Amino acid sequence: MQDYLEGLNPAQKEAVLNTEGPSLVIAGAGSGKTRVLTMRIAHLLTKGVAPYRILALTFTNKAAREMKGRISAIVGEGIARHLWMGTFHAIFSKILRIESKKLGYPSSYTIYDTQDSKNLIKSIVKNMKLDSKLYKPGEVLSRISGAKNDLITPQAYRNDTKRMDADRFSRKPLVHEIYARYVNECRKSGVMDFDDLLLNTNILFRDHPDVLEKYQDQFDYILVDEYQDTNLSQYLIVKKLAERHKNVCVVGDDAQSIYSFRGAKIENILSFRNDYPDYKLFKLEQNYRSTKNIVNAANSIIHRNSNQIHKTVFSEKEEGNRIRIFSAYSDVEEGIIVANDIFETQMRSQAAYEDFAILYRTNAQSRIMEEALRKKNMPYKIYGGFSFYQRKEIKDLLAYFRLVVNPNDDEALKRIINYPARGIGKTTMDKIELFAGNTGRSLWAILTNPALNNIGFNSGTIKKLKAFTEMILGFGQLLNKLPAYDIAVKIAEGSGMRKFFQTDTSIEGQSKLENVEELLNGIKEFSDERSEEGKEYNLVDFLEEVSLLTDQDTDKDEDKNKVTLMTIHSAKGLEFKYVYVVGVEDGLFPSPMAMESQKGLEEERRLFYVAVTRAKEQVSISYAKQRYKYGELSFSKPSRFIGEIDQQYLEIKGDALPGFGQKRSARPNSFRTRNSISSSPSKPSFNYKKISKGQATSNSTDFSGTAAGRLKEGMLVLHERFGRGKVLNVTGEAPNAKATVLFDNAGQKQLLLKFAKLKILN
DNA sequence: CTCCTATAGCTTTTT
DNA sequence: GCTATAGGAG
Repeated sequence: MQDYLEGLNPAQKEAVLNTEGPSLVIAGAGSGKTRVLTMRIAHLLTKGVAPYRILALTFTNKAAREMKGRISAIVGEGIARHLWMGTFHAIFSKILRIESKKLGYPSSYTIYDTQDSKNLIKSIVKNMKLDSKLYKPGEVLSRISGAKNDLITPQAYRNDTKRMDADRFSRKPLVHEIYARYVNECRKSGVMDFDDLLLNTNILFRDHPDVLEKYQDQFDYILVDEYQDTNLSQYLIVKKLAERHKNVCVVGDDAQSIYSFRGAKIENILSFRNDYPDYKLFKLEQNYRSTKNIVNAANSIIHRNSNQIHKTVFSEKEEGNRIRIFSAYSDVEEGIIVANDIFETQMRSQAAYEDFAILYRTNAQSRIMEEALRKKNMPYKIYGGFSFYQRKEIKDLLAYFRLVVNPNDDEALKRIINYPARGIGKTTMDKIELFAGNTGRSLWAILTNPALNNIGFNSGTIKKLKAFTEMILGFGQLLNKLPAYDIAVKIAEGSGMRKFFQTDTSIEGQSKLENVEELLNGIKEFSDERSEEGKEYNLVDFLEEVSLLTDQDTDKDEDKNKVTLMTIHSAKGLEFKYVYVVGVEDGLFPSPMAMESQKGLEEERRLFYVAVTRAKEQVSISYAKQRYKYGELSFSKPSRFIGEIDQQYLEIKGDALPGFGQKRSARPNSFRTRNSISSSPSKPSFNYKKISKGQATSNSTDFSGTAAGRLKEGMLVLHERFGRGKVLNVTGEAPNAKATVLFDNAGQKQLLLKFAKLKILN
């Protein structure tokens, strides 16, 4: 039993064994953070602490599941099962369901996802007759979300001059009013959004000291993973719960704080010592994941940030390869370069596809990478973007479940009252919504009110509405009689959804049917698993689990041994032998949204740090000189972040960083950020080796500005990469003149003459 | 009321 | 390039 401590280094061992009192574990990238957390919990359990007295909070369901698995392996599944381990949202939604009555919510409250929230905001904006161009649902929601995470109620919002000024400044002075109505709507519908799960937990603990005490008592030990990414709401929950026993252990890395956009406060980790003056500090600085080159390069990046806890991350592994910088002519070519390189590396090193990851800043970049891989017949899996649970047919069926569980769930009702079509159209719904708005009731309350006949519907409409409500009520009758799976099947059948897809013989229709069947199978699996564990498994429980799932969490067997494509955000906590960071261009990464402020830029830099530190053996960074944005061609420069890496760790491929090698002395700082701090321990030396592919870049072939005017339709030209081709047409004015060229070997390309190095042959 | 087509507007990052 | 919406015909 004691052997679980073996193989830990002294710092790790300290962090595992010092279980009493407040602890701050600063864990550098790849330093075995998860290992310390699991061992610490396993250690507590072996010492005889009851599992239900341990609360372990993670950021993803996946992290929780993995940790639970590892702990199970040490102490046995029967014990690990009773740990309170999960995401903040999952754990506290469970507690809220138990205590919901105290807050005036039904215990069958349902959860709005981001889309539901946006839809609700949209209809509020419409009701208030505000300009929907100005009050964009996404923007309003992020204001509301920000307020909730700071525990600001609508009333407090009105008195908050900073927020009100900001809204006035962005010409949206009525956000506070939308917020107030939004809160009312949610309450009358008996729903909570993601932020409510945390906010209401705070309210619960504030207004019901007895409840707080109960949980304070229960949780002898509290552990928080990724503490640098907690927001104020989460921070306060932890603080309150830990007040009694003070056995709180937070683990994190300020250098990897990348979620401030959703309210995360890096200060939480920076000021832990102020909250718990008698805290113990453990620093995990040895990186076991990556080679020296990768760790050193990453350090040279992160050291440019100002606000951080000092630490020296080091590696004792071999030197390893340098970080490679690839320059691509276009976004499509970038994809091809990466796909080719993965193919070659995989052949040469006998590596598996699952050893490779392609990381990008925005989900929109995935498609091009996907196409490049598909062309080479390489297996891949994409995380993010369209997840299973975001497909329309799945959301629709889930909306039925929600409505059956909680008929006041207005967004669920609106979603499916006419799906499949049953002749209840917009006009009818507008009337009902107006009536509901005026009376402060939910849509369902109007529909089931005998006074429905007085609103002025014809008898046909009334009949249709009655049929609908009776159907839902019928399902509701089964709720306490049948297990989740059986009800789900009955709903899929009775709602007409199954039939709807069965009669749709198109390929899409068939795949939708398959998805519906897969969801039903999922419910079966869920029920079986839960009943084995002796836990609840009715439809409410399934809905709760599903509402808090992300597609990160749906790891299927058929997804084994595939190249992984994901955003850098979702890659946090993961590792791969070979990592390709693509689209590393100014205006994409760092994102233009973040480029204005030092704070924003530092967060982007941390994100870049996270990207680089995912790799065990090789990091490849690439950028494209031109790419399509919103379907328009646009031009980009390599990201400033590339220039920020200490050049001694780089290997420049091809013509990457043009104008940087030869003309270096003229503008040595062109890649350095304005905000780079002078105390940087790594003095960037610019004498990197330029590794040319042998093809000399001719200086007489440069097309720029007016020279483009000489190019005419029908001319034969030579391109340094694509070879010989024929000009099909020339459009636009310098400096944005474009030519379409049909190359003998590379096919048809659109070239921007400002960039393309073309030589006229005839 | 339903379905189809045209077009506006859009992208950070996610529990 | 893609999706969500508006507007028009049936």
